Amino acid sequence: MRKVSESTVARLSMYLRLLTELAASGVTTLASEELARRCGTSAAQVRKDLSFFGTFGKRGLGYSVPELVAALRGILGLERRWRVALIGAGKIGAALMAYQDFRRQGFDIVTVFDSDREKIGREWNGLVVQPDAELKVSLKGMDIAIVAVPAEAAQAVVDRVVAAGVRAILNFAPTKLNVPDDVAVKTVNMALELEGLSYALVNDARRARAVASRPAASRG
Amino acid sequence: MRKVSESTVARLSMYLRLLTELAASGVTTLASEELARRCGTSAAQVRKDLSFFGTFGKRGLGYSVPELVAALRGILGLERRWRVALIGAGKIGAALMAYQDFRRQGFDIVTVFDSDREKIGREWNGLVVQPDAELKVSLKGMDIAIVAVPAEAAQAVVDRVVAAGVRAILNFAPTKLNVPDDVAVKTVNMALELEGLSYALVNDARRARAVASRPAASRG
DNA sequence: TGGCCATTGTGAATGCTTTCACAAAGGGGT
DNA sequence: ACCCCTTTGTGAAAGCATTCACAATGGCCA
Repeated sequence: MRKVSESTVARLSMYLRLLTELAASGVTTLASEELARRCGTSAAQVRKDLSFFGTFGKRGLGYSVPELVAALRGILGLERRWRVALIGAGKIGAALMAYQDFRRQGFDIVTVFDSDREKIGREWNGLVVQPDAELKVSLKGMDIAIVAVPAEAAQAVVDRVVAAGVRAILNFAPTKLNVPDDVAVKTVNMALELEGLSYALVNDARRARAVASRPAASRG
Repeated sequence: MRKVSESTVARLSMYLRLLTELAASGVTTLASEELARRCGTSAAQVRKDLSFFGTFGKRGLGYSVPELVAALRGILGLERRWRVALIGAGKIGAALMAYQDFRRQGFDIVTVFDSDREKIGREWNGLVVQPDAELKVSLKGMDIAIVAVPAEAAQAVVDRVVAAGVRAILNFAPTKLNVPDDVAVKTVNMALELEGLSYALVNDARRARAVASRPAASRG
Protein backbone atom coordinates (compact mmCIF):
# COMPACT_ATOMS: atom_id res chain seq x y z
CA MET A 1 0.00 0.00 0.00
CA ARG A 2 1.43 3.38 -0.88
CA LYS A 3 1.97 5.98 1.76
CA VAL A 4 -1.06 8.02 2.66
CA SER A 5 -0.75 11.54 4.04
CA GLU A 6 -1.83 12.52 7.52
CA SER A 7 -4.34 14.95 6.13
CA THR A 8 -6.01 12.16 4.20
CA VAL A 9 -6.27 10.10 7.38
CA ALA A 10 -7.68 13.07 9.28
CA ARG A 11 -10.33 13.53 6.59
CA LEU A 12 -11.24 9.85 6.73
CA SER A 13 -11.99 10.36 10.43
CA MET A 14 -14.27 13.26 9.56
CA TYR A 15 -16.05 11.27 6.90
CA LEU A 16 -16.57 8.47 9.37
CA ARG A 17 -18.02 10.76 11.99
CA LEU A 18 -20.50 12.27 9.56
CA LEU A 19 -21.44 8.94 8.01
CA THR A 20 -22.02 7.38 11.41
CA GLU A 21 -24.40 10.18 12.22
CA LEU A 22 -26.20 9.82 8.90
CA ALA A 23 -26.42 6.05 9.28
CA ALA A 24 -28.10 6.54 12.66
CA SER A 25 -30.71 8.78 11.06
CA GLY A 26 -31.40 6.23 8.36
CA VAL A 27 -29.57 7.66 5.34
CA THR A 28 -28.52 4.74 3.16
CA THR A 29 -26.73 6.35 0.26
CA LEU A 30 -24.57 9.43 -0.26
CA ALA A 31 -22.63 11.00 -3.12
CA SER A 32 -19.10 12.34 -2.75
CA GLU A 33 -20.41 15.81 -3.51
CA GLU A 34 -22.68 15.85 -0.48
CA LEU A 35 -20.16 14.19 1.81
CA ALA A 36 -17.61 16.79 0.76
CA ARG A 37 -19.98 19.68 1.32
CA ARG A 38 -20.80 18.54 4.83
CA CYS A 39 -17.13 18.01 5.73
CA GLY A 40 -15.82 21.20 4.20
CA THR A 41 -13.81 19.66 1.39
CA SER A 42 -14.25 18.86 -2.31
CA ALA A 43 -15.86 15.89 -4.03
CA ALA A 44 -12.64 15.11 -5.88
CA GLN A 45 -10.79 15.11 -2.59
CA VAL A 46 -13.24 12.65 -1.07
CA ARG A 47 -12.89 10.28 -3.98
CA LYS A 48 -9.12 10.58 -4.07
CA ASP A 49 -8.88 9.94 -0.32
CA LEU A 50 -10.94 6.79 -0.63
CA SER A 51 -9.17 5.62 -3.78
CA PHE A 52 -5.98 4.99 -1.79
CA PHE A 53 -7.74 2.15 -0.04
CA GLY A 54 -9.95 0.57 -2.67
CA THR A 55 -13.17 1.25 -4.48
CA PHE A 56 -16.24 1.74 -2.36
CA GLY A 57 -18.78 3.59 -4.47
CA LYS A 58 -21.27 2.74 -7.15
CA ARG A 59 -21.08 4.89 -10.27
CA GLY A 60 -24.19 6.92 -10.88
CA LEU A 61 -25.35 6.33 -7.32
CA GLY A 62 -22.78 7.21 -4.70
CA TYR A 63 -21.69 5.33 -1.59
CA SER A 64 -23.67 2.96 0.58
CA VAL A 65 -23.51 4.62 3.98
CA PRO A 66 -23.34 1.45 6.09
CA GLU A 67 -20.74 -0.11 3.79
CA LEU A 68 -18.56 2.97 3.81
CA VAL A 69 -18.82 3.21 7.59
CA ALA A 70 -17.63 -0.37 7.87
CA ALA A 71 -14.82 0.22 5.39
CA LEU A 72 -13.60 3.35 7.15
CA ARG A 73 -13.69 1.65 10.53
CA GLY A 74 -11.52 -1.07 9.07
CA ILE A 75 -9.06 1.35 7.48
CA LEU A 76 -8.73 3.37 10.67
CA GLY A 77 -8.29 0.30 12.84
CA LEU A 78 -11.47 0.89 14.81
CA GLU A 79 -12.79 -2.63 14.61
CA ARG A 80 -10.89 -3.54 17.71
CA ARG A 81 -10.67 -1.84 21.10
CA TRP A 82 -7.51 -0.04 22.17
CA ARG A 83 -6.10 -0.03 25.69
CA VAL A 84 -5.19 3.51 26.67
CA ALA A 85 -3.16 4.69 29.64
CA LEU A 86 -3.60 8.21 30.93
CA ILE A 87 -0.51 9.76 32.46
CA GLY A 88 -1.33 12.79 34.56
CA ALA A 89 -4.47 12.96 36.70
CA GLY A 90 -5.05 16.68 36.29
CA LYS A 91 -7.72 18.83 34.68
CA ILE A 92 -7.00 17.72 31.13
CA GLY A 93 -7.05 14.11 32.19
CA ALA A 94 -10.38 14.67 33.92
CA ALA A 95 -11.82 16.22 30.78
CA LEU A 96 -10.73 13.21 28.74
CA MET A 97 -12.18 10.73 31.24
CA ALA A 98 -15.49 12.54 31.07
CA TYR A 99 -15.57 12.48 27.31
CA GLN A 100 -17.65 9.41 26.62
CA ASP A 101 -17.09 9.55 22.87
CA PHE A 102 -13.66 7.97 23.10
CA ARG A 103 -15.01 4.84 24.69
CA ARG A 104 -17.71 4.70 22.06
CA GLN A 105 -15.11 4.79 19.27
CA GLY A 106 -13.07 1.99 20.85
CA PHE A 107 -10.59 3.73 23.14
CA ASP A 108 -10.70 2.49 26.73
CA ILE A 109 -8.77 4.43 29.32
CA VAL A 110 -7.87 1.59 31.63
CA THR A 111 -5.12 3.06 33.85
CA VAL A 112 -4.22 6.43 35.28
CA PHE A 113 -0.82 7.49 36.59
CA ASP A 114 0.31 10.49 38.54
CA SER A 115 3.41 11.55 40.41
CA ASP A 116 1.53 13.35 43.19
CA ARG A 117 1.67 11.45 46.52
CA GLU A 118 -1.73 12.91 47.42
CA LYS A 119 -3.39 11.36 44.40
CA ILE A 120 -1.66 7.99 44.25
CA GLY A 121 -3.82 5.17 45.53
CA ARG A 122 -6.95 7.34 45.56
CA GLU A 123 -9.91 6.68 43.34
CA TRP A 124 -10.19 9.22 40.58
CA ASN A 125 -12.92 9.15 37.91
CA GLY A 126 -13.50 5.48 38.54
CA LEU A 127 -9.88 4.34 38.47
CA VAL A 128 -7.24 4.04 41.17
CA VAL A 129 -4.33 6.37 40.47
CA GLN A 130 -1.07 4.46 40.02
CA PRO A 131 2.33 5.79 41.08
CA ASP A 132 4.25 6.89 38.03
CA ALA A 133 7.29 5.10 39.39
CA GLU A 134 5.46 1.98 38.20
CA LEU A 135 5.10 3.32 34.68
CA LYS A 136 7.40 0.90 33.00
CA VAL A 137 5.86 -2.28 34.36
CA SER A 138 2.24 -1.15 34.46
CA LEU A 139 2.24 -0.02 30.85
CA LYS A 140 2.68 -3.57 29.60
CA GLY A 141 -0.16 -4.36 27.26
CA MET A 142 -1.11 -0.73 26.68
CA ASP A 143 -1.55 0.40 23.09
CA ILE A 144 -1.67 4.15 23.52
CA ALA A 145 -0.41 6.55 26.19
CA ILE A 146 -1.98 9.94 26.73
CA VAL A 147 0.60 12.32 28.15
CA ALA A 148 -1.10 15.05 30.15
CA VAL A 149 1.72 16.25 32.36
CA PRO A 150 3.50 19.62 32.55
CA ALA A 151 5.85 20.42 29.68
CA GLU A 152 8.98 20.08 31.84
CA ALA A 153 8.07 16.51 32.75
CA ALA A 154 6.88 15.37 29.34
CA GLN A 155 10.08 14.19 27.70
CA ALA A 156 11.11 12.11 30.72
CA VAL A 157 7.67 10.51 30.85
CA VAL A 158 7.73 9.81 27.15
CA ASP A 159 11.13 8.16 27.37
CA ARG A 160 9.72 5.72 29.89
CA VAL A 161 6.56 5.19 27.88
CA VAL A 162 8.67 4.28 24.86
CA ALA A 163 10.92 2.04 26.94
CA ALA A 164 7.79 0.19 28.08
CA GLY A 165 7.04 -0.66 24.46
CA VAL A 166 4.09 1.67 23.82
CA ARG A 167 4.11 2.76 20.21
CA ALA A 168 1.48 5.51 20.10
CA ILE A 169 1.35 8.71 22.14
CA LEU A 170 -1.20 11.48 22.37
CA ASN A 171 0.66 14.45 23.81
CA PHE A 172 -0.94 17.47 25.50
CA ALA A 173 2.30 19.04 26.66
CA PRO A 174 3.31 22.07 24.58
CA THR A 175 6.72 20.71 23.71
CA LYS A 176 8.50 18.78 21.01
CA LEU A 177 8.96 15.14 21.96
CA ASN A 178 11.83 12.99 20.76
CA VAL A 179 10.85 9.45 20.02
CA PRO A 180 12.16 6.66 17.77
CA ASP A 181 10.78 6.41 14.23
CA ASP A 182 8.50 3.53 15.01
CA VAL A 183 6.54 5.45 17.64
CA ALA A 184 3.63 7.60 16.49
CA VAL A 185 3.04 10.89 18.28
CA LYS A 186 0.16 13.32 17.90
CA THR A 187 0.35 16.56 19.79
CA VAL A 188 -2.62 18.65 20.83
CA ASN A 189 -1.33 22.14 21.51
CA MET A 190 -4.05 24.56 22.46
CA ALA A 191 -1.71 27.49 23.05
CA LEU A 192 -0.46 27.11 19.52
CA GLU A 193 -4.01 27.20 18.15
CA LEU A 194 -4.76 30.34 20.10
CA GLU A 195 -1.64 31.96 18.74
CA GLY A 196 -2.79 31.01 15.26
CA LEU A 197 -6.03 32.88 15.94
CA SER A 198 -4.09 35.85 17.26
CA TYR A 199 -2.07 35.88 14.05
CA ALA A 200 -5.23 35.71 11.97
CA LEU A 201 -6.80 38.58 13.88
CA VAL A 202 -3.86 40.95 13.55
CA ASN A 203 -3.18 40.02 9.95
CA ASP A 204 -6.74 40.33 8.74
CA ALA A 205 -6.68 43.76 10.28
CA ARG A 206 -3.33 44.57 8.65
CA ARG A 207 -4.51 43.27 5.31
CA ALA A 208 -7.75 45.24 5.54
CA ARG A 209 -5.80 48.42 6.23
CA ALA A 210 -3.45 47.69 3.34
CA VAL A 211 -6.35 47.19 0.94
CA ALA A 212 -8.11 50.31 2.16
CA SER A 213 -5.05 52.46 1.52
CA ARG A 214 -4.34 51.10 -1.96
CA PRO A 215 -5.64 52.99 -5.00
CA ALA A 216 -9.18 51.79 -5.75
CA ALA A 217 -8.26 50.43 -9.18
CA SER A 218 -5.92 47.81 -7.71
CA ARG A 219 -8.41 46.30 -5.28
CA GLY A 220 -9.43 42.70 -5.86
CA MET B 1 2.61 40.96 2.61
CA ARG B 2 2.23 37.72 0.76
CA LYS B 3 0.11 34.96 2.16
CA VAL B 4 1.78 32.76 4.73
CA SER B 5 0.73 29.17 5.29
CA GLU B 6 -0.81 27.91 8.52
CA SER B 7 2.06 25.52 9.03
CA THR B 8 4.51 28.38 8.93
CA VAL B 9 2.50 30.22 11.57
CA ALA B 10 2.33 27.08 13.72
CA ARG B 11 6.09 26.73 13.51
CA LEU B 12 6.59 30.37 14.48
CA SER B 13 4.65 29.58 17.66
CA MET B 14 6.98 26.68 18.36
CA TYR B 15 10.06 28.79 17.75
CA LEU B 16 8.70 31.43 20.10
CA ARG B 17 8.04 28.92 22.86
CA LEU B 18 11.53 27.50 22.65
CA LEU B 19 13.21 30.89 22.37
CA THR B 20 11.29 32.22 25.36
CA GLU B 21 12.57 29.30 27.38
CA LEU B 22 16.13 29.83 26.19
CA ALA B 23 15.95 33.56 26.87
CA ALA B 24 14.91 32.79 30.44
CA SER B 25 17.95 30.59 30.89
CA GLY B 26 20.23 33.29 29.56
CA VAL B 27 20.98 32.10 26.01
CA THR B 28 21.61 35.19 23.89
CA THR B 29 22.30 33.82 20.44
CA LEU B 30 21.13 30.86 18.41
CA ALA B 31 21.67 29.52 14.89
CA SER B 32 18.86 28.27 12.67
CA GLU B 33 20.41 24.81 12.77
CA GLU B 34 20.03 24.52 16.53
CA LEU B 35 16.57 26.10 16.61
CA ALA B 36 15.47 23.65 13.95
CA ARG B 37 16.89 20.66 15.77
CA ARG B 38 15.11 21.55 18.96
CA CYS B 39 11.79 22.12 17.18
CA GLY B 40 11.93 19.07 14.96
CA THR B 41 12.30 20.85 11.64
CA SER B 42 15.14 21.88 9.29
CA ALA B 43 17.40 24.90 9.31
CA ALA B 44 16.28 25.88 5.82
CA GLN B 45 12.69 25.73 6.98
CA VAL B 46 13.39 28.02 9.91
CA ARG B 47 15.08 30.57 7.70
CA LYS B 48 12.35 30.40 5.07
CA ASP B 49 9.64 30.79 7.71
CA LEU B 50 11.29 33.91 9.08
CA SER B 51 12.08 35.31 5.65
CA PHE B 52 8.38 35.91 4.99
CA PHE B 53 8.44 38.59 7.66
CA GLY B 54 11.81 40.24 7.32
CA THR B 55 15.42 39.60 8.12
CA PHE B 56 16.27 38.90 11.72
CA GLY B 57 19.63 37.11 11.78
CA LYS B 58 23.27 38.04 11.55
CA ARG B 59 25.26 36.10 8.99
CA GLY B 60 27.97 33.98 10.52
CA LEU B 61 26.42 34.34 13.95
CA GLY B 62 22.78 33.40 14.08
CA TYR B 63 19.84 35.12 15.75
CA SER B 64 19.76 37.28 18.84
CA VAL B 65 17.36 35.41 21.11
CA PRO B 66 15.73 38.43 22.75
CA GLU B 67 15.36 40.22 19.42
CA LEU B 68 13.81 37.22 17.75
CA VAL B 69 11.44 36.71 20.68
CA ALA B 70 10.30 40.30 20.32
CA ALA B 71 9.92 39.96 16.56
CA LEU B 72 7.89 36.76 16.81
CA ARG B 73 5.64 38.23 19.46
CA GLY B 74 4.98 41.10 17.12
CA ILE B 75 4.29 38.86 14.12
CA LEU B 76 1.93 36.64 16.10
CA GLY B 77 0.06 39.57 17.61
CA LEU B 78 1.08 38.75 21.16
CA GLU B 79 2.09 42.25 22.14
CA ARG B 80 -1.46 42.99 23.19
CA ARG B 81 -3.85 41.08 25.41
CA TRP B 82 -6.85 39.30 23.94
CA ARG B 83 -10.28 39.08 25.56
CA VAL B 84 -11.53 35.53 25.42
CA ALA B 85 -15.01 34.18 26.15
CA LEU B 86 -15.45 30.58 27.16
CA ILE B 87 -18.71 29.01 26.08
CA GLY B 88 -19.47 25.83 27.96
CA ALA B 89 -18.60 25.43 31.65
CA GLY B 90 -17.77 21.74 31.47
CA LYS B 91 -14.68 19.65 31.99
CA ILE B 92 -12.83 20.99 28.98
CA GLY B 93 -13.62 24.52 30.03
CA ALA B 94 -12.33 23.76 33.51
CA ALA B 95 -9.10 22.39 32.08
CA LEU B 96 -8.61 25.56 30.05
CA MET B 97 -9.31 27.82 33.02
CA ALA B 98 -6.71 25.94 35.02
CA TYR B 99 -4.08 26.24 32.33
CA GLN B 100 -2.18 29.31 33.44
CA ASP B 101 -0.04 29.43 30.30
CA PHE B 102 -2.76 31.08 28.23
CA ARG B 103 -2.91 34.07 30.52
CA ARG B 104 0.85 34.30 30.45
CA GLN B 105 0.82 34.48 26.64
CA GLY B 106 -1.82 37.21 26.60
CA PHE B 107 -5.15 35.40 26.48
CA ASP B 108 -7.54 36.38 29.27
CA ILE B 109 -10.66 34.33 29.73
CA VAL B 110 -12.97 37.03 31.00
CA THR B 111 -16.45 35.48 30.67
CA VAL B 112 -18.01 32.04 30.89
CA PHE B 113 -21.35 30.99 29.46
CA ASP B 114 -23.42 27.88 29.92
CA SER B 115 -26.95 26.78 29.13
CA ASP B 116 -27.39 24.74 32.31
CA ARG B 117 -29.80 26.43 34.80
CA GLU B 118 -27.87 24.80 37.65
CA LYS B 119 -24.66 26.51 36.67
CA ILE B 120 -25.90 29.93 35.60
CA GLY B 121 -25.26 32.62 38.21
CA ARG B 122 -22.94 30.38 40.20
CA GLU B 123 -19.27 31.11 40.63
CA TRP B 124 -17.12 28.77 38.62
CA ASN B 125 -13.32 28.93 38.53
CA GLY B 126 -13.41 32.54 39.62
CA LEU B 127 -16.06 33.76 37.19
CA VAL B 128 -19.84 33.96 37.40
CA VAL B 129 -21.45 31.75 34.78
CA GLN B 130 -23.58 33.77 32.35
CA PRO B 131 -26.76 32.46 30.74
CA ASP B 132 -26.09 31.61 27.12
CA ALA B 133 -29.29 33.40 26.18
CA GLU B 134 -27.21 36.54 26.76
CA LEU B 135 -24.53 35.42 24.34
CA LYS B 136 -25.16 38.02 21.72
CA VAL B 137 -25.03 41.06 23.96
CA SER B 138 -22.41 39.83 26.42
CA LEU B 139 -19.93 38.94 23.69
CA LYS B 140 -19.49 42.58 22.72
CA GLY B 141 -15.84 43.44 22.97
CA MET B 142 -14.63 39.85 22.97
CA ASP B 143 -11.86 38.96 20.53
CA ILE B 144 -11.96 35.18 20.69
CA ALA B 145 -14.65 32.63 21.62
CA ILE B 146 -13.75 29.18 22.86
CA VAL B 147 -16.55 26.78 22.00
CA ALA B 148 -16.57 23.87 24.44
CA VAL B 149 -20.12 22.60 24.07
CA PRO B 150 -21.49 19.26 22.77
CA ALA B 151 -21.23 18.72 19.02
CA GLU B 152 -25.00 19.00 18.52
CA ALA B 153 -25.04 22.49 20.03
CA ALA B 154 -21.89 23.80 18.42
CA GLN B 155 -23.18 25.18 15.12
CA ALA B 156 -26.04 27.07 16.78
CA VAL B 157 -23.64 28.58 19.31
CA VAL B 158 -21.19 29.53 16.60
CA ASP B 159 -23.89 31.25 14.56
CA ARG B 160 -24.63 33.48 17.53
CA VAL B 161 -20.95 34.06 18.22
CA VAL B 162 -20.48 35.22 14.66
CA ALA B 163 -23.59 37.37 14.80
CA ALA B 164 -22.13 39.06 17.88
CA GLY B 165 -19.14 40.12 15.79
CA VAL B 166 -16.48 37.78 17.17
CA ARG B 167 -14.02 36.94 14.44
CA ALA B 168 -11.92 34.13 15.95
CA ILE B 169 -13.12 30.80 17.33
CA LEU B 170 -11.33 27.95 19.04
CA ASN B 171 -13.58 24.93 18.64
CA PHE B 172 -13.49 21.79 20.76
CA ALA B 173 -16.61 20.21 19.29
CA PRO B 174 -15.86 17.36 16.89
CA THR B 175 -17.81 18.85 14.04
CA LYS B 176 -17.35 21.01 10.97
CA LEU B 177 -18.41 24.59 11.61
CA ASN B 178 -19.78 26.87 8.93
CA VAL B 179 -18.65 30.45 9.28
CA PRO B 180 -18.16 33.40 6.94
CA ASP B 181 -14.77 33.83 5.29
CA ASP B 182 -13.69 36.62 7.59
CA VAL B 183 -13.99 34.48 10.73
CA ALA B 184 -11.00 32.35 11.73
CA VAL B 185 -11.70 28.92 13.21
CA LYS B 186 -9.25 26.47 14.72
CA THR B 187 -10.58 23.10 15.77
CA VAL B 188 -9.06 20.87 18.40
CA ASN B 189 -10.37 17.39 17.79
CA MET B 190 -8.97 14.84 20.16
CA ALA B 191 -11.01 11.93 18.83
CA LEU B 192 -9.53 12.58 15.42
CA GLU B 193 -6.00 12.49 16.79
CA LEU B 194 -6.69 9.21 18.54
CA GLU B 195 -8.02 7.77 15.31
CA GLY B 196 -4.84 8.92 13.62
CA LEU B 197 -2.87 6.92 16.18
CA SER B 198 -5.12 3.93 15.63
CA TYR B 199 -4.43 4.16 11.91
CA ALA B 200 -0.68 4.39 12.54
CA LEU B 201 -0.76 1.36 14.79
CA VAL B 202 -2.64 -0.92 12.41
CA ASN B 203 -0.74 0.27 9.38
CA ASP B 204 2.71 -0.04 10.86
CA ALA B 205 1.71 -3.58 11.74
CA ARG B 206 0.35 -4.19 8.23
CA ARG B 207 3.45 -2.71 6.64
CA ALA B 208 5.73 -4.79 8.85
CA ARG B 209 3.86 -7.94 7.85
CA ALA B 210 4.04 -7.00 4.18
CA VAL B 211 7.80 -6.44 4.38
CA ALA B 212 8.31 -9.70 6.27
CA SER B 213 6.47 -11.71 3.63
CA ARG B 214 8.23 -10.18 0.63
CA PRO B 215 11.20 -12.05 -0.90
CA ALA B 216 14.34 -10.99 0.95
CA ALA B 217 15.97 -9.45 -2.13
CA SER B 218 13.25 -6.82 -2.47
CA ARG B 219 13.44 -5.51 1.09
CA GLY B 220 14.60 -1.94 1.52
C1' DT C 1 -33.47 -4.61 -23.74
C1' DG C 2 -31.37 -0.27 -24.62
C1' DG C 3 -30.43 4.42 -23.87
C1' DC C 4 -29.77 8.05 -20.59
C1' DC C 5 -28.24 10.19 -16.60
C1' DA C 6 -25.64 10.62 -12.44
C1' DT C 7 -21.62 9.70 -10.30
C1' DT C 8 -17.41 7.28 -9.65
C1' DG C 9 -12.28 6.42 -10.12
C1' DT C 10 -8.17 8.25 -11.86
C1' DG C 11 -4.35 10.13 -14.89
C1' DA C 12 -2.71 14.78 -15.81
C1' DA C 13 -2.26 19.54 -14.51
C1' DT C 14 -1.88 22.83 -11.11
C1' DG C 15 -0.56 24.84 -6.93
C1' DC C 16 1.70 24.78 -2.57
C1' DT C 17 5.47 23.51 0.70
C1' DT C 18 9.86 21.88 1.69
C1' DT C 19 14.53 21.11 0.62
C1' DC C 20 18.74 22.22 -1.82
C1' DA C 21 22.58 24.83 -2.75
C1' DC C 22 25.19 28.81 -2.91
C1' DA C 23 26.38 33.75 -3.16
C1' DA C 24 26.41 37.41 0.19
C1' DA C 25 27.43 38.98 4.58
C1' DG C 26 29.68 39.73 9.15
C1' DG C 27 32.69 38.87 12.99
C1' DG C 28 37.08 37.60 14.99
C1' DG C 29 41.73 36.51 14.94
C1' DT C 30 46.27 37.62 13.25
C1' DA D 1 43.66 45.47 6.97
C1' DC D 2 42.78 41.12 5.43
C1' DC D 3 41.43 36.47 5.38
C1' DC D 4 38.78 32.72 7.00
C1' DC D 5 35.00 30.58 8.96
C1' DT D 6 30.28 30.46 9.99
C1' DT D 7 25.73 31.25 9.03
C1' DT D 8 22.17 33.81 6.78
C1' DG D 9 18.70 34.82 3.05
C1' DT D 10 16.89 33.22 -1.14
C1' DG D 11 16.20 31.70 -6.01
C1' DA D 12 15.69 27.17 -8.14
C1' DA D 13 14.53 22.28 -7.80
C1' DA D 14 12.13 18.62 -5.89
C1' DG D 15 8.44 16.67 -3.58
C1' DC D 16 3.50 16.53 -2.03
C1' DA D 17 -1.32 17.49 -2.08
C1' DT D 18 -5.30 19.23 -4.39
C1' DT D 19 -8.06 20.12 -8.24
C1' DC D 20 -9.45 19.24 -12.94
C1' DA D 21 -11.54 16.79 -16.37
C1' DC D 22 -13.27 12.90 -18.49
C1' DA D 23 -13.79 8.01 -19.81
C1' DA D 24 -15.89 4.12 -17.51
C1' DT D 25 -19.80 2.17 -15.37
C1' DG D 26 -24.00 1.07 -12.96
C1' DG D 27 -28.82 1.83 -12.11
C1' DC D 28 -33.26 3.09 -13.66
C1' DC D 29 -37.02 3.90 -16.66
C1' DA D 30 -39.42 3.31 -20.96
